[in-house]
Amino acid sequence: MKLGEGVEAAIHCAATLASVEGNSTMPGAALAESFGLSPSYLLKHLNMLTAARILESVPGPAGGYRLARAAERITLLDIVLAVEGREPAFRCGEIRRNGPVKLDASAYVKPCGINAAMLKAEAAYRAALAETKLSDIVATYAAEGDPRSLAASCAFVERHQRPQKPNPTTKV
Amino acid sequence: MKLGEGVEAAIHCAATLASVEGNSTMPGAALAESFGLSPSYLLKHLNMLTAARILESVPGPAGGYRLARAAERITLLDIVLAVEGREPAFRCGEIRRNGPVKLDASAYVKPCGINAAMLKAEAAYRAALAETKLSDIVATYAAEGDPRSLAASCAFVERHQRPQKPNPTTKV
DNA sequence: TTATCGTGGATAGATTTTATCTGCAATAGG
DNA sequence: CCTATTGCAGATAAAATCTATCCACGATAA
Ligand code: FES
Ligand code: FES
Repeated sequence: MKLGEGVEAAIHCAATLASVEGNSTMPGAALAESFGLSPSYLLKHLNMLTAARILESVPGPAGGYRLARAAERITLLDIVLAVEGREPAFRCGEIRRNGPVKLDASAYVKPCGINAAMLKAEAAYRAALAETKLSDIVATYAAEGDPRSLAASCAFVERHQRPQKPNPTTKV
Repeated sequence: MKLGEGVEAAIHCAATLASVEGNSTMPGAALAESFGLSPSYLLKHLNMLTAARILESVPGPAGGYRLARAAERITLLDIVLAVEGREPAFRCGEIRRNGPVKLDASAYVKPCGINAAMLKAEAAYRAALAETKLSDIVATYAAEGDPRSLAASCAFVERHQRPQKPNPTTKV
């Protein structure tokens, strides 16, 4: 059981974007530089977030990414599912049917208890992720983060964010 | 986020082994046949279960596998961790340090809030898995499973289990 | 017009998963 | 003792996935 490392990048980027003011945007290249990531590859993940309506993108010079809705309405589950896909981690191959004894399909109408137990555990995982909002992450960071790191992050955002015309296309 | 398909095989095999009587054993080849799996590959997973002290193995003819302890004392978490490894699914690469601004390591003594949130969710996942015992799986199957499937499973176990000498080496 | 930025596809290398095979040690049964 | 069966460790390879890069394209601000 392993999560791609894109999850860490995606959440950190979303948290950074939560700090940009108003409808300003931040280029993907700046986000990649902010975390020492490969720009080309990070764009893939940012793109998935955009497709999931978690981020909005603005093309053209002075364009970039911004949150598609308020940080209070974005959960870690949203981000994880957007990057890792919505399918459950446990995939039942119905191996109970593959034995030497061939039974009619009607014998397997009830879902396998093992599958049910695994999916129930995964539901608990997702529920825990859904409880944490992006705004919580930002608030915790602002409250407990090291002042030096905090100042550096603020300066970085200030330096790279690009104001946009008051053009609320899909605004909250 | 994906679990290897060995997890499904391992849990099903453990559930089957929970039905063998006393200290009898069942060969790995029979377990593989029971679920239509590759014998060579299934042995890898059974071996991990043995290394984790969830199963016991008996070499020699009439040998095989059996549970190392009562099914009531084996949880799904035990099996999943044995097969998939004990490391958390979310692996923090400390990308917060990789930005353009180089800060002293003392700025990162506190763990990243994102990492903490992800690990907390994973703890909930593991807790849910730890709540389900192998005996629960067997009991549910016996209560709700299709009678035909139930009979076939019993017959299969009856046919392949091999009694062992009363030699309780690592018995409960 | 130009330079910047996001999008999508193609591509390739690295890593992990899945699967098979072989030789070896253990041991029950003859 | 001999043989057949079984688990175990390691090498190996095929397949799938993850990671990373590149380029052509459309959009757009200046
Ligand atoms: S058949 Fe897939 S979990 Fe039981
Ligand atoms: S640095 Fe790894 S999760 Fe924040």
